[in-house]
Amino acid sequence: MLKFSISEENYIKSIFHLQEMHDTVSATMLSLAVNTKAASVTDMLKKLHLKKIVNYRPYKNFTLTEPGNKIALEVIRKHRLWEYFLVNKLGFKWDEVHVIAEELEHISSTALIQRLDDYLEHPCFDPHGDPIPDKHGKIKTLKQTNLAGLPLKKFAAVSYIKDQSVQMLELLKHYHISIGTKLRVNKRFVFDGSVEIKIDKLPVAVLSEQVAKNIFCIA
Amino acid sequence: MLKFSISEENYIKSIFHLQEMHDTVSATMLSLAVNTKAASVTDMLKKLHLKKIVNYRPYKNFTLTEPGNKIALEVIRKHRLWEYFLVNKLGFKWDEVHVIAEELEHISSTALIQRLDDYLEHPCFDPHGDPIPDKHGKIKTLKQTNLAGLPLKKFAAVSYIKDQSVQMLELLKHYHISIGTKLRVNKRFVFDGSVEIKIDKLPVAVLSEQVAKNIFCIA
DNA sequence: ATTTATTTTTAGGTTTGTCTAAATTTATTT
DNA sequence: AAATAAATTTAGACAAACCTAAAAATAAAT
Repeated sequence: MLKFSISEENYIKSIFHLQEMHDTVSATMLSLAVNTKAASVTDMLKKLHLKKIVNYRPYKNFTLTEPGNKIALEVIRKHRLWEYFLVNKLGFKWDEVHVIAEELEHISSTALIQRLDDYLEHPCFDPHGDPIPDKHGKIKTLKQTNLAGLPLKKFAAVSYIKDQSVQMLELLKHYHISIGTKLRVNKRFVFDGSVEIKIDKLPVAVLSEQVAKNIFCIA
Repeated sequence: MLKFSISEENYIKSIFHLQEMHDTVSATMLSLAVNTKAASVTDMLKKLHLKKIVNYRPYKNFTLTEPGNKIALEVIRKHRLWEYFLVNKLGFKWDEVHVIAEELEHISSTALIQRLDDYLEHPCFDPHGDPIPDKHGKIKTLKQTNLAGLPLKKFAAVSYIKDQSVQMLELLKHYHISIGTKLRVNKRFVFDGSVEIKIDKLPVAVLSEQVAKNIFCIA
């Protein structure tokens, strides 16, 4: 099994994430994601191409090869398992763990991640609601719907927040919304797309369409 | 607070360990410990000298400065806390964890190590019996005696194995001796320094002086 | 279809941490 | 005390991963 440097792993992981949204990845996009200059991306692409990790032709957009995908999923699995550990065992808050997991995801021992997975009892979702790939790279995708598309009057559990900015977190805190919160949509106003929601004992609240589109639930 | 690279941390840690045995450290000793050539050690010493981590004059043996000591203890603390975690939470065997902890010890977050320490309930000794420095770098040294010096007929608990080679581990396994094993020395033969020991329900056994000197206990 | 703008690549340089081989210093022997 | 041996340092190189600035290719706009 080939070994990859921390830099290589970060590039591979970032390409994977960018592919989720854009299908195909450009050098500039990637340079922003890994926080380097476009020239450095070219250097790395040539190296990853030699190692058959990316499908790459000069001046063209690129994608991961099958082996590349596999490596990305392994790194993402490690990242999310560690996040789960940090929150559910060490008591971190879900918005504190990303940076730490960025380091832990590069610890190489497979025995370690295997045992950690056992210890955590094979969780399928990390504290942000993102799915954790299993040891074969399989990810459990259950259909999440945002508040703009959720059927009325039916209770659902918040599973994922798309925009995870500080501003959004502040707003969610104010409305007592977090991963796992059970709520239902009472009414949806066609005029501006805003939704009225109800959480257990709290008074009803109204969220703008912009916010509603960022809050995902599973029914 | 200054940041140090993984290489720097490894050099600092190794100097600390070598100082425990030799007071003063030579370039060759260090080069063996960090698995590089003497010339590389010189390069690193110059860098660490600039950062006021080592007391170093060209061609002379060297030691850590006070700040250097502090950093070494932080790395060692992390290493041993992770080893404790790997054995007592993830179920690794004590001879499997060193390599993994060599990677984990370089994770930088102090909040992480603080929380890990809380989670493990502030252990004072790692699975090998080595003391874990507390957050201020204090290490609990309780007087350990090897089997060659232990008073006769008094039960004691094995706390530390000096020679941790595979050969020694094999021998210990055969005699059912591990960290925590309760035993007493029945008799000591002056002729060759060998000792007769008794462990709970097992038959008495005789260990050579060479072995006895490597097994440490606390009464 | 040219021109202009954007993106990507090349060329050459820097830093970190390593190396080998030669030179220098310290230690050991005779 | 001089000669030899051992340890340490210097000098010059290399690989990885980054950079800047200029050149080349592609995309967009007139």
